Amino acid sequence: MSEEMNIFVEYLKKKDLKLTDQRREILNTFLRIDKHLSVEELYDIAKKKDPSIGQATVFRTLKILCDADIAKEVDLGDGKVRYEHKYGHEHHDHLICTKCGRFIEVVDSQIEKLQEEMCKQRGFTQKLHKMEIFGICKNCRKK
Amino acid sequence: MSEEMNIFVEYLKKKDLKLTDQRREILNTFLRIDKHLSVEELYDIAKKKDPSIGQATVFRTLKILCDADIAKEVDLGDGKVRYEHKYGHEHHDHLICTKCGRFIEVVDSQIEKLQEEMCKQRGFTQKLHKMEIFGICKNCRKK
DNA sequence: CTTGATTTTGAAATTCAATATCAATTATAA
DNA sequence: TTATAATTGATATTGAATTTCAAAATCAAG
Repeated sequence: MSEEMNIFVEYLKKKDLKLTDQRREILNTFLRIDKHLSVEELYDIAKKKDPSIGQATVFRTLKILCDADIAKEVDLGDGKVRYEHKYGHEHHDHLICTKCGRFIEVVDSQIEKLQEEMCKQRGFTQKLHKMEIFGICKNCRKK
Repeated sequence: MSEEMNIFVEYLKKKDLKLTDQRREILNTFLRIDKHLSVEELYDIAKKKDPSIGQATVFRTLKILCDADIAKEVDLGDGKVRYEHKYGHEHHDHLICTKCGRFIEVVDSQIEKLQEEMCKQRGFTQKLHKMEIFGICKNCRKK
């Protein structure tokens, strides 16, 4: 059993929620596919394994996974919320290839430091930040 | 007549679009209110000056203003697209107060440089980036 | 001016993701 | 095994964004 599944089971117990076949299957699908999937995309994949799973349950389960810090919402303003793996992934920002859709996770401690400074100078208390750089990735550039 | 209005008139001419009372009023309202308004908010304000203006026209006109580089979409993932003034505003990022909703425009040339470097190192061609820092602003902190 | 081709308009309909509803089903602890 | 409380999926609903369409307005050419 994966570490994430353990966390999920614990989380459900703590919140008096039940571990169902659907929730188990949705988490497994989420873990198996290492992409930033939308609810619909994840639903389409999970449905193949267990056709009885409904979209609403995928929505609801992803919300729970976010609460349990296993998943994280990523919104790029393209009208669909996507979800990424959070467990085992520290804070990071994204380079996003607009050609192939690939997400590259990046962190730059210097940038993070400058962000802190910038906020301090303005008396602004930082809670969280998002940084996304859009462009063309190495692979797509070659072609 | 404002500089923006000149640009708008020129843009419309170039694209064989017509200058109408509604478009004029929507641009003036947009310029007058220096906030990041959603379509609906802008619609509500413009409607007071000219009750005949419809939501669809506000939507459509804001799209044109973006094409003409007078306005710029800002999407914070709260389910509503907002628009900010673009003409006369260089590229900038945002500090956003989650208490009062205030937007503080910031640029840090060091951060911009580090972003460029980071992309270069990974063979990534940057097209554009978005950086948003969420937290509590100076004013709200005092209270 | 007037005309007439073309664009624009606002109300209403539609789309689409996200969310809520609800009766039937299921998990789980006693 | 049973009682209770949560969960489910189909369906309905919401709300922003977009499209449709007949009526109205623009504007260049006469």
